[in-house]
Amino acid sequence: MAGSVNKVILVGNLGKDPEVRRMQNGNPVVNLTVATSDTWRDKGTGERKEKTEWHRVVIFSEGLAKVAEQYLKKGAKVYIEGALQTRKWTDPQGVEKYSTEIVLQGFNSTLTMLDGRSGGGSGGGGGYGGDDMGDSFGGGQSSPPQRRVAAAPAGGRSDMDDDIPF
Amino acid sequence: MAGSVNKVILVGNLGKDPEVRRMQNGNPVVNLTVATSDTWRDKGTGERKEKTEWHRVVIFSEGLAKVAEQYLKKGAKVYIEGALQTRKWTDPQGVEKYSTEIVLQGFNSTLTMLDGRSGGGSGGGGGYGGDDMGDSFGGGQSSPPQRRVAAAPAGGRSDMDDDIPF
Amino acid sequence: MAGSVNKVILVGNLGKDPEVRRMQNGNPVVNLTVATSDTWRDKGTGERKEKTEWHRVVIFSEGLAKVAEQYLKKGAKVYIEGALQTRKWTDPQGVEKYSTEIVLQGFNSTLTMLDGRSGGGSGGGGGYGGDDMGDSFGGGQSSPPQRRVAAAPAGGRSDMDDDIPF
Amino acid sequence: MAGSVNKVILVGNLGKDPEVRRMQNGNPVVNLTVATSDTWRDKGTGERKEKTEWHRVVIFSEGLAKVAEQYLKKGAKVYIEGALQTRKWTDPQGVEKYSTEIVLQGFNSTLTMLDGRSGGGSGGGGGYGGDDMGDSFGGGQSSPPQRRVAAAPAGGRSDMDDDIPF
DNA sequence: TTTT
DNA sequence: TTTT
Repeated sequence: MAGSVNKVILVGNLGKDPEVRRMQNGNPVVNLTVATSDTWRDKGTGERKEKTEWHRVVIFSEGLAKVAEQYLKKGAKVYIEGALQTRKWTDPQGVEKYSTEIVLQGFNSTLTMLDGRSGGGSGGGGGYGGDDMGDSFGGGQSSPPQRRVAAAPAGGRSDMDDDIPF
Repeated sequence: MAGSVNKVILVGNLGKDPEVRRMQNGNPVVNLTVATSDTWRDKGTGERKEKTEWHRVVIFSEGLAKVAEQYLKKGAKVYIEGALQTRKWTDPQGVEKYSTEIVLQGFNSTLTMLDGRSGGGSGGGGGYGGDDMGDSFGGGQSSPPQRRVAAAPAGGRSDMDDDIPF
Repeated sequence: MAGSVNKVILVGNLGKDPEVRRMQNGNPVVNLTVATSDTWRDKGTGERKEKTEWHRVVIFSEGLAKVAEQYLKKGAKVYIEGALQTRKWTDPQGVEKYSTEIVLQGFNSTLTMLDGRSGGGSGGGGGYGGDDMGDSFGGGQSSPPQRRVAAAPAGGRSDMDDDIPF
Repeated sequence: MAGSVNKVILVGNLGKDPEVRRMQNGNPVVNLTVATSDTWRDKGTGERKEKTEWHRVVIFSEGLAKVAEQYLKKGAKVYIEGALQTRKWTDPQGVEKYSTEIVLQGFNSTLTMLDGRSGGGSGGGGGYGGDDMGDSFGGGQSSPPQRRVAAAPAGGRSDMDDDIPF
């Protein structure tokens, strides 16, 4: 449509380490699970409330995917700019499902580290070393509309925590 | 979570007239279906491509809901600022479903008309008359975290067009 | 700085036709003057108030500059995404001045037409014809940090109206 | 103007402690100086480049101003959402000056702490103690268009460093 | 003046 | 200078 904008801006923390898949050419496609949360005080009782929202992020931009794979860990705080995309897929039982993701692909996507931590608890290895970390990386170099590598649900995990709605 | 941001910015057109439900107190809750689209030229064939994305928007902010109910029509171009929210619900067959919506609720939501058209084809009535139209309305007056009126999928329509994924 | 974001989003109308300068290589650099405005009702008197804000926009992204030069006219409504930049310059009297502009340059800039009008009153010619109009154009193709063509104030106009603060 | 948007989003660090002024009623108005920076690698020499941009932020929203006054310190990393505003003022020599600021006022403003540090070096006291820190605070409670407390340049400092363009 |  |  002429003159439209589809933009998502998130500042949140990774709920787990990045999940990396490979395209045929070896380039990474990275899935992130990002938590944001609202806190407020209940008007009636005055008690503090908090509601966490989980976001599924898919990084196709080659440069951003490499950065995510190398430097992000569970717990990392990130600034993300991408676009909403809803995909339809069919589960093993033949039921049609929809999944809405924030896609980082092409020129108007951003991924920025907002802390220097290596994350918490993701086990072996980890940490980053370059003097480049913490910078902002734009997805400018990848050609704008590049299509998905697979129609299958990005992930297909069975180990999901009950609180994460995807 | 400390220091998080959850923001969606859309500029798009309504795919249909607003859907209005009433809360117990008579206040409107409005659902919008908004289309955005990307166009690009295929690198191989050079042909023009277009992909439309449909967004489900739910307006709880009292002021914005009233504006939407009164002035928006199918085809209207809008600027929207809200937050992502994924809800879980169970369909009549007992299957769990997830629906991701852009929620306008509380202080950081915006709805702005970007054209003066009354929309296209929505039949009877329509049009708006106030001298207030075309302005920007913030949701500032409604109290921030107000919970949903119903757990059921906002809508429950059976007349859905195949191209709209919710 | 590690992990910073500098982003401006405007939806407004051009106060005049785009101003085009040429770089040594012939590429256009375009200056736009964009108006946004707030309206509100005075709490005391109840009368309607309006305050217009004028923004100076400078387009270095080659693709966006060409689009602006070709298609934008006085009165056109645009969506703009860029970054804030404050420049220091010295006026003919030797007085140091500062000018803050919204710069469109590199991967995270956007310029989108929000109406199909050719603008009002800019005289000869005008209008656009391609079937490409009204689309969104990203600045992805131009290399991110490209420096200014001149240190002089972008414009150097002497015919300024008193209400425009630059 | 019908249907306009004027929004600035910054993630950056405070260059100094917040500057607090009082309105007649004792409410604080807070000025922040925020740095953002771009880094890139020079295409020719391959060396790393960095350019810092300084932003002047003025907080009128009562709730946000109180938070800023209490919790923010030099060095703190913040997420800020506000609007651009250019003010005209006359310096002691009678020269007209313009100053562009990011104004946080009314419903569509946000200030969020992105780290838990108390900042660096601002001397006495400091630190914050509540369990509320690090949350996001919206400016929703303050009435949208509230005018400036003074026409004088917000600050009026004479100890300005040459690199800060305001 | 910040930050890495 | 725009726009409603």
